[in-house]
Amino acid sequence: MKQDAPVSQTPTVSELRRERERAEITGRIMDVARRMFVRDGYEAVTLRKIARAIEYSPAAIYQYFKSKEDLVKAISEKDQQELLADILACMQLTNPQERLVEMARAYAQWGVAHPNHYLLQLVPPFAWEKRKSTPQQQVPAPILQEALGALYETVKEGINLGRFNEKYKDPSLVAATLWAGIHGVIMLEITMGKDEWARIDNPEISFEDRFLTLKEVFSDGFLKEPSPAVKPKNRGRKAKK
Amino acid sequence: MKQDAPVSQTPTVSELRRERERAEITGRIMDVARRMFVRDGYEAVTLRKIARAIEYSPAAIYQYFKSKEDLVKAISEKDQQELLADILACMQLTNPQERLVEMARAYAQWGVAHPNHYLLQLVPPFAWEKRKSTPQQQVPAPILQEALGALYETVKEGINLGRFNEKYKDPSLVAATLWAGIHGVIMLEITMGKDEWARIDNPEISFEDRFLTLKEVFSDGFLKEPSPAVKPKNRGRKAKK
DNA sequence: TATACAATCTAAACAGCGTTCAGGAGAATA
DNA sequence: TATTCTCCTGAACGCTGTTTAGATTGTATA
Repeated sequence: MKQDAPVSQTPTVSELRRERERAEITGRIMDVARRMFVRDGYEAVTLRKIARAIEYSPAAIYQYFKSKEDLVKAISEKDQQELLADILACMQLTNPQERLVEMARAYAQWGVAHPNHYLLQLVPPFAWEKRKSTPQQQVPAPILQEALGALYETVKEGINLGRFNEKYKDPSLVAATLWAGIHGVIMLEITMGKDEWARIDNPEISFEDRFLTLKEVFSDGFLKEPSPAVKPKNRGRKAKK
Repeated sequence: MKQDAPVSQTPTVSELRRERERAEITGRIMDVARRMFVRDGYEAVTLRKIARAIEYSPAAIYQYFKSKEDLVKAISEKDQQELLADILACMQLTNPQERLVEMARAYAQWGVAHPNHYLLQLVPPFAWEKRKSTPQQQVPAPILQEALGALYETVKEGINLGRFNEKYKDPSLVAATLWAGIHGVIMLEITMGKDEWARIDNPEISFEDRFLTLKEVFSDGFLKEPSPAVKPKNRGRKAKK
């Protein structure tokens, strides 16, 4: 029976210690799992392997995470704080165009540096999440949503400042398209960056090349002709042999 | 003048029949599996379920496919012939720009119409293929490689005809970037097309909108200013203020 | 016709998976 | 001291892909 209400605030000294120990173990599980996950991919991460690594029984993990999916999600979300910080840092730039480029660069760099996390966040809802009978509405990672919001705000600002070609009026649509383009470059790099056939007949092509090409074409396509004074005469763009 | 060789080719009547029956069963397995796969996703396709559907024991399938992965690959490749046909059909168009647009459209339409196959082909090498100790070099789907080749040839032709902005000299790089952009739009639609949050603050945005926006910005960015005679009036607002 | 043969399918099992559950050890509380 | 609570384990459940031994069967050869 419940004897009294003080359940809410009694930070007993031992309660605090327990809470701290719990957080410690939770962190250790996540660290071990993350290392496996990043190195071997989603399929290879096994609760039994994790348990063996932390010298617990498999069942013990269920006291800290309610499922394997839950654990992986927790890892992924934690790591993405870093991405979000990079993106939000770009918001300090006053020039919207410049800000867009830097945001894209931060996003792309994080993506290729954390391919497994990137795939986990962007692809899985469809690909490897077990779909039960209820095709539940997908809840976005708050991080992703916030990053997307920053992109949207920047595009909106650019449009309001008249930097975009007049035919692009809807910041949502422009932001979504920009996102899609960068997403494509990242996905291609992640899933087949190692395959030389994807480079067609120029084995020298790098991720940076593709990113810069996309940046160039998006700039030229989306933005208004720059005021003549600003544009440098950078014609001799290097192309690979 | 050997009228019949000892063992090498004797298309016995019963041998022919067996071969035909074999192909028939192989086809039935693939059909059943495809239906499940398209409806429920990769994870939900179970050899036991397939076996139950064709009224065989699970082990029987191993006489026709050497593994589950093998079966799914066979299905995917077969279906992609259709995509390849659509893309190659575009090669009849003489105008390279127009051809690029139609190829992109065919590719995109196939992708959103066959999301599971699309993901299976583009994402899995990294995502759900079990990686053993040997990180084997990925062998591309011949179909994909051929489609990519067609794209490459078209871009090359366009560059040679002087249709592209001079700063884009490498057809491989241009083709890869075009591909990446379209890939991104498709992936976004497949993995989160149903999620309204991905539409940011305009719930009306459709896949077609994003595709057309990408087409527009790629045209404006990659292609040279069209020859004055061809271009309609649309360029009225060139001078900025 | 009888025999050897090859193909085909099945039942059973194996090792692995995520997950659940009854219970035990030990600390915190009463 | 007695009771409660938290943490952890061993064992099990039901599932997975895959392998193996054996039964069945229809064909080709002696």
